[in-house]
Amino acid sequence: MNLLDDLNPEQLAAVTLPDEPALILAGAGSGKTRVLTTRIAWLIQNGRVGPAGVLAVTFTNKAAREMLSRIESMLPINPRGMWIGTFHGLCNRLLRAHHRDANLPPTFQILDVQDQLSSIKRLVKAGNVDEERCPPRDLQYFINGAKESGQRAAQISGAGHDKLWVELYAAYDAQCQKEGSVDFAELLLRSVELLTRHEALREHYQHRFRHILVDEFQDTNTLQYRWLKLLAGKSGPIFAVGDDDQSIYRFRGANVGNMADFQREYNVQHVIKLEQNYRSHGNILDAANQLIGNNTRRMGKRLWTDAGAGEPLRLFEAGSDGLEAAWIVDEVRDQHRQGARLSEIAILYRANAQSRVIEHALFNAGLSYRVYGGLRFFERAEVKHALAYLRLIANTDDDVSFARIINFPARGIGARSVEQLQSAARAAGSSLFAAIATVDGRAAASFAQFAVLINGLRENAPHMSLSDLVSETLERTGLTNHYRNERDGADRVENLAELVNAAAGFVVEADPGAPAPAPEAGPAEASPAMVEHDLLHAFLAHAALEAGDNQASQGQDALQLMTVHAAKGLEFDTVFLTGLEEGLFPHENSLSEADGLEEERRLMYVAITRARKRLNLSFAQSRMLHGQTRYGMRSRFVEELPEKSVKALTPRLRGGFATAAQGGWPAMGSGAAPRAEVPGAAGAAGAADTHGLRIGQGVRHAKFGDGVVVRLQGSGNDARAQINFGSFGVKELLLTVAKLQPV
DNA sequence: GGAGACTGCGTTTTT
DNA sequence: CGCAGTCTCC
Repeated sequence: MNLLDDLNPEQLAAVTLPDEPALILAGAGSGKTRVLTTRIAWLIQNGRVGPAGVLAVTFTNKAAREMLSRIESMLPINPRGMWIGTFHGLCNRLLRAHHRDANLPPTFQILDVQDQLSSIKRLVKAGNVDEERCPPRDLQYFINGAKESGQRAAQISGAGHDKLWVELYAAYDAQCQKEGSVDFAELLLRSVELLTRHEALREHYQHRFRHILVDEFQDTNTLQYRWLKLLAGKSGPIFAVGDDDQSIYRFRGANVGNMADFQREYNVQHVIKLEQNYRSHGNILDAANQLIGNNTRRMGKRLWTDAGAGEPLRLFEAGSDGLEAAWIVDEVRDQHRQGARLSEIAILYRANAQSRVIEHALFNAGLSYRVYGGLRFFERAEVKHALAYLRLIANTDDDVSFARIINFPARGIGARSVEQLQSAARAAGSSLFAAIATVDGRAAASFAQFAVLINGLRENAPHMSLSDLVSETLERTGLTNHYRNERDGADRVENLAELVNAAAGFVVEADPGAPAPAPEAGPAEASPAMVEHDLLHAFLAHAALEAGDNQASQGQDALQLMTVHAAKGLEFDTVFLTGLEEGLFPHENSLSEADGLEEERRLMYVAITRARKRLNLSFAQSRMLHGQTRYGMRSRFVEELPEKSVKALTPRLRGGFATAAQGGWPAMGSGAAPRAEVPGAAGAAGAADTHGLRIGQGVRHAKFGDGVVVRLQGSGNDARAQINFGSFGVKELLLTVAKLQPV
């Protein structure tokens, strides 16, 4: 079968573009991955490029794997010569190959978010910095933000309060350098600096990579785009695939502007729009199109389908979040009875906190479900402890790991002793591990014993298989025993056993990429801190870069619960989109940010376009959030859907509502919090003079439009009501004055 | 050193 | 409300 069979004209055009910079605007469900992979296969099949000349980059390991396996199925070649991976994975590869030029030890460790935070905490403590003035989390955010915009501490002009932060940024980098560790943003920045500085290397790769393909281009940040440009060179053929309407990661640095910049900087001649959707029925697409049409800054795109209109969207108004969940349970049961697989049904929500109520209802109904998001395998505490031991074995300079396990399992080394060790290390300019020999406090013996333990493992390590080394480490450090003796430790013991399995099954993919011009630096001296065990080093990098699955109870047919963000790129026959309330979706916090509402709308667009056949929308009059019951109005996004595509399952209890673009769902906690009555029950304060109003009732105000009664208090001339006017916020009105009409 | 009380906080998240 | 992180006391 020909590669190009069954492609539509636009897909075909994209796949067979000449070797020029190109931008593909690929709408949801338009066959984006297919175009990307077929493009690569076509280029190779037609001899336009060899596998080694291809670089394809994605954001997630999952997407990279998917791409690889699809290419494998299309071509009878071993795709290992290609550089296909995540930005971070490819940077890791680059830096390992050129560690000397990048000024890194050959076995540098990768810090994940937690590691980075504890590293920063250590730094802040050591520097006697007031943690109030400099919360480690904020500093972490600051450092990552700076790195992602390509700035080193020296390049930031820090004045006043910022000065301390900039200093700490510099100190953090120095600490990482000393310990031989690299955080996620550093992988990118270091690579960019390497390529910028090292002309021969840059030219080597620019010559090598004849085709650079980028997935989800709208999600790239400034630094990632710079990285691409360095590898591509002036005219390099970058094949960028993206969808500005699905840009939902601005909050973590993604810059949609890269699409326009790319178009301009490379004078892109070919912008191809993929607008035919192969996923959803017409009503669903109509809803998506109409909704996203409310955004102003778009590149412009309109999805269409050959499929029929299908069923209308269904809209359900629930009295409370609990009732919303109960409705979902009923609907799911119906569908299940009619033969739908649970795994083809997704329940989506804006924020993770919303899942609890739904989980509760599903659990009681005996419906199996799987929640995405949450701790993943390599992020679990017990696994991280085990990895910390392995990392210390691999490299005794790794202070992050040292600090994590020096007293875990407990071996009588308290905080004071560790502090002593830390100042000793600082004074000597050595690692914590090396400083052990210099301390003579009361914990000296414990420290020495720890050193013996680690050194013993280090001596044996080079002669052991990886899995033997892991299991030996787990036993000799007492880690497994520690959890065996813990009441609820069974799961953790199991995870540790799983780690041994993972080690046993770990094979390093040899790096076939012709690595680079000969380095000009002197001989690489292996630091005595490093243990020789290539597989171990590769395994540790793998663990950091690929955190593994969440709780994968795969194989079982289960409902899929996740945030809308997590659902991006996925599709389901049936989707329940829940919590469509002002303040929640769009989220109140987004309204104060520039472009915040539009990003929320894009998020809604992503949510809608996940559904193939059935899309159920729901919202609740009241919702328990942060321990308080909040009364919300239905989301403006519901109003933005085409009426003819939406079927309301519940009578409209309240009239239309205010559409002002400002305001939101102000925290009602300020002042008096409404009590948690069920809407429709009698008013709150016992003696309240209600003027015929009830909590949860809809009312209309001349100026503020429609709202919901949130609280009633006082009586006589002092009778007041708090009313949530959606985008106008919550107002407290005197009932003797305000002209309120029930609706 | 560790269990239990106490405080504060609470979008979205991959690598 | 539910949690994570900190503090206190044994």
